[in-house]
Amino acid sequence: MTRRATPSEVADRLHSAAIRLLRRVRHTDDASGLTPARLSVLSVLVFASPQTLGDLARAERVRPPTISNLVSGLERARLVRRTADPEDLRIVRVAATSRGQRILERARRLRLDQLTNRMQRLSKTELATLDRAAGIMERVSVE
Amino acid sequence: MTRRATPSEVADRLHSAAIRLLRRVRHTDDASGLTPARLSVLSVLVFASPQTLGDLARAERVRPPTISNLVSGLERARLVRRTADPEDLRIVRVAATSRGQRILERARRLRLDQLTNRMQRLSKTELATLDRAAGIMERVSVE
DNA sequence: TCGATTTATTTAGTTAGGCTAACTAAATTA
DNA sequence: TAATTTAGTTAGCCTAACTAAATAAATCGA
Repeated sequence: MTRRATPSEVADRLHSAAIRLLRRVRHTDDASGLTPARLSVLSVLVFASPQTLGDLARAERVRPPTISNLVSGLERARLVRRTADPEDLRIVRVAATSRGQRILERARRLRLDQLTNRMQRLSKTELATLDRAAGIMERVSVE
Repeated sequence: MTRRATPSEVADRLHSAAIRLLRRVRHTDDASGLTPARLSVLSVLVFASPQTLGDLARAERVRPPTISNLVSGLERARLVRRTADPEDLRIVRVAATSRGQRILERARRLRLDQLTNRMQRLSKTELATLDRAAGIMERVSVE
């Protein structure tokens, strides 16, 4: 029987492992033609559209002018669309266009395909372990 | 008995989980006073010093002037030191100073402490699952 | 030994992404 | 209705991080 790992040790190993895993797949994002900041905004919008600019700014932890700029860039590329809120004309809502959804989905696919390929070789037990671990990691990140 | 997850499904869940986990701890890096690019170079050097500038550039996937600049910034902050190679005077070797090691170690600690705290609440079984998962993730990332 | 190659640096420029300040327009409050 | 607050934009600026091209210094090889 091997020694039980402490929370601290597990934190360390999992931290490194997560970094290397993401580093491994990240480079495929280049193919999207989008910068990391824009890709991040787009993914928020594909996940939950529409959002007000203020909400977006808070989600991305930047100031209003910064989000205004990022959204303008995405809008020029026809990946998102601004629409006025009819209730409150100060408010601007932003939504991903179908083109934006497609672009993001493709970027996502490239990342996941890489990962999936590498996982084909795992045993059923290992796969099950990773699946359970993913759930635990989500909980740890939220709580 | 629940349905077995496919590699593709697991890849998806694990990918999201890894992103959220790292997002959760990343912000502590601000306390280091270093930019992400410099922190990344420093961590390579703390992990494996000394390195030539060329090796560093390849490791970080940037051009020679970029690495030269990043190293100069770290050197001004006394976190790394350049030394000439006595065998080949064209070559510059870079090593983390003890101060650099300390700064990086502190940044690392801040990240890991956050994670460790959150993991205290996990059961022994969950902890063991994460520990095994970390190992599998490393293999998946390297192979 | 001398020209080619290697390694790093300097120079000059670009781009992304962030900021503040100052603004407009709309909504709310007194 | 006048003043204030809220939401977003525009303009101008800054820094970090990158690039290519030119240069400098050292080594290698015919």
